[in-house]
Amino acid sequence: MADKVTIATVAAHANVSRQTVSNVLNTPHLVREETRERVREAIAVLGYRANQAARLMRTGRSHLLAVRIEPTRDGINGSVLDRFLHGLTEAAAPAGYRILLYAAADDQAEIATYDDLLATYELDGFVLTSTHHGDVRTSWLAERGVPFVTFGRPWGRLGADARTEPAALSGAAGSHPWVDVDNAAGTAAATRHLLDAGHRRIGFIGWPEGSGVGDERRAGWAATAGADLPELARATVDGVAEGEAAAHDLLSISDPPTALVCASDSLAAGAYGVAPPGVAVTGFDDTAVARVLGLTSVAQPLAEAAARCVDLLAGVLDGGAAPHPVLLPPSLVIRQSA
Amino acid sequence: MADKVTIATVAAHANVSRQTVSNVLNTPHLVREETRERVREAIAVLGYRANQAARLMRTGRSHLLAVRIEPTRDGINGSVLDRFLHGLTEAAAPAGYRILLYAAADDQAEIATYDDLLATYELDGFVLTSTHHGDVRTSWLAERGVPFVTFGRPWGRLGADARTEPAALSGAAGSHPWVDVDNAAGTAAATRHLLDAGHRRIGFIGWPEGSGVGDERRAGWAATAGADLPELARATVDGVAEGEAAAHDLLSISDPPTALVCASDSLAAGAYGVAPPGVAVTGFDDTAVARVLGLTSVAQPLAEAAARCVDLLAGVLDGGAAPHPVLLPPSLVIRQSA
DNA sequence: CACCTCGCTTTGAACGTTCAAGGTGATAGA
DNA sequence: TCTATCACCTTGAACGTTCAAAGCGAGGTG
Repeated sequence: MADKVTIATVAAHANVSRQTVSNVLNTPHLVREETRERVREAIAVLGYRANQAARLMRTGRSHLLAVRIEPTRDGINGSVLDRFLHGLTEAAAPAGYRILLYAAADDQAEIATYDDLLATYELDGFVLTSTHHGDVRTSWLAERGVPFVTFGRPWGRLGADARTEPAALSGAAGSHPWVDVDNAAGTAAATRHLLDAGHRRIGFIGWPEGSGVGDERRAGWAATAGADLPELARATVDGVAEGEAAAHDLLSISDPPTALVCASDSLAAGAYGVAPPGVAVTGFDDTAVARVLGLTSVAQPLAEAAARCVDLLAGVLDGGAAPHPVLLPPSLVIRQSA
Repeated sequence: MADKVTIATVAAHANVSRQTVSNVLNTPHLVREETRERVREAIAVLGYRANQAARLMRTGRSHLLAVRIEPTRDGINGSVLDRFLHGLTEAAAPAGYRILLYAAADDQAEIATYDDLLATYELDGFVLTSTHHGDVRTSWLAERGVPFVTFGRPWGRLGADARTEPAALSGAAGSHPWVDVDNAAGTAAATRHLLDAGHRRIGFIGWPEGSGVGDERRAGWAATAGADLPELARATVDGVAEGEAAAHDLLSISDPPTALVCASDSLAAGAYGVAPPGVAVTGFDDTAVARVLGLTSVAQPLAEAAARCVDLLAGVLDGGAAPHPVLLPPSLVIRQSA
């Protein structure tokens, strides 16, 4: 533990040159079997570990990935990010990467942070969350050829045909690697579950049009509930009180729905509070709130999503081939509420 | 954006040597006013930013702090870590530090990770959470003279007299810098609030003895509730169902309590579910669950705590003086449940 | 005048790694 | 025998920064 163990220490111990040690680590096939073993043993004995800073200086690769940590919004859906971060960290380690956090108040501040992180720490890549329509961050990164993955598909263009675009690294406008959870499939599964339970008029409480994610969740319900009946859907800002109000409204129309599919656990929590017995309610994200209230909710495979983000980014960094986007299916967690 | 801007670029542009540019950045008083300005201008014009990797190689300071991200346990109290992490990241940036995440299954794995992070990334320091009795992590770090702060006081020794110890950096066994929230004050405030509301028999639902935090929360209740009546306290593993059971038990004794102070929102959520109207319940941590259920809960000043952690660590790293520990008061968020 | 001090600046080296190029000895082909 | 090829290994240089030391005028002191 006394002195630092560098590549030179190992070289001396194994009676080879620095470069040979380096080769054992990076291009083992160049080194004779016997020598390789001798060096490996010296590494083990001395407890040598390659210094990233020095390696970075030569190679330009920091093995650092950055993710933004957002302020907990309403606290209910906040734990989603928490779990995603944990998944990222766990998936990154075996791939040889570490996760660096940064905070930013808005997209512009985030771009300034990119600039700073790239210049001072020479980050290898970014994982972006909360993508939205007209996201300036992705184009900034793409223009500069900075590798990145988004958790959430690119909303600037429609559909999931991103794989038809040639290169994500080339800086060309267009697509980039992404991982997303199939939101529509989630609400569709919830709706189907309600249909199976005998419900025939199923309402939907979601967010105002324009948020890609919200629109998807609505579409999944609409496609499954039979017909997209505008009178059975309500759009509101996210929140418990808002969910209450919307549910109250929906349940007081003539021929009211007997079940409510909600775009978030916050909305569902509010709706469930005012729904009379027998009216089923489902939420989205399978948060702690859903667990405590006994809300049936759509669960996103966050650990899996995080792992795929790391895979994609590692692929771009190592291989260079533009990887295919990944769309993951959510699952329905059934509890008392539906 | 084309070529890299290094200290040499700036030096050439300002007609000085590399070292002078370095001095402007690190020891400005050594440089003549006029020269200083000229260099500063060149830096601004060129958009120069010091490369951390190169700086690290010379100075041994990475300006990186590491924090462990834990798997969301029951999901209810998980958001506490989330908010703490966000606070850390925000506080670290202006101080010139960045936050690196790591995951570890247990304390032993965590120590292995320290070893790795220190060797490969030369981390400046660690922020530890979830400290507990007989924590092997702190002694490992202290022995090696690695700077660290804990969020949560050292439970190995009693009391808050850590400041009497000479040095936290010296590697001597003993105390280290820490930040904590005054758990006892939190449950005391909740209990006092209940007393003010007219309750006279106030029960407590907490965790088994031995977890420092849990014992503290119990002590705050015990000291305020009048007398420490064992018959009014229950200890159980954390969880909603466990809270239900404990509340059920407490409320069925003769002369049952009319109010329940709980050591967590999970326990409180369970208790609140089975408590008849009129029986008040308070939780701890002010999580999303408390917000949704309308639970009165003790809120920890997490952003503040995180900021103080950064302060202490930065103090140790820059100054070297062993900083005083910090004990922060929590606040009571009053809602319908009490 | 010789010498020292002070304020400011420059020069060479070093941190630990990998790249690019070169060296060496053995084997093979002409 | 000379040269080419090959497998393996070593040698300088470089990445961008800061440390340690030294240079260099101007001013002061004996």
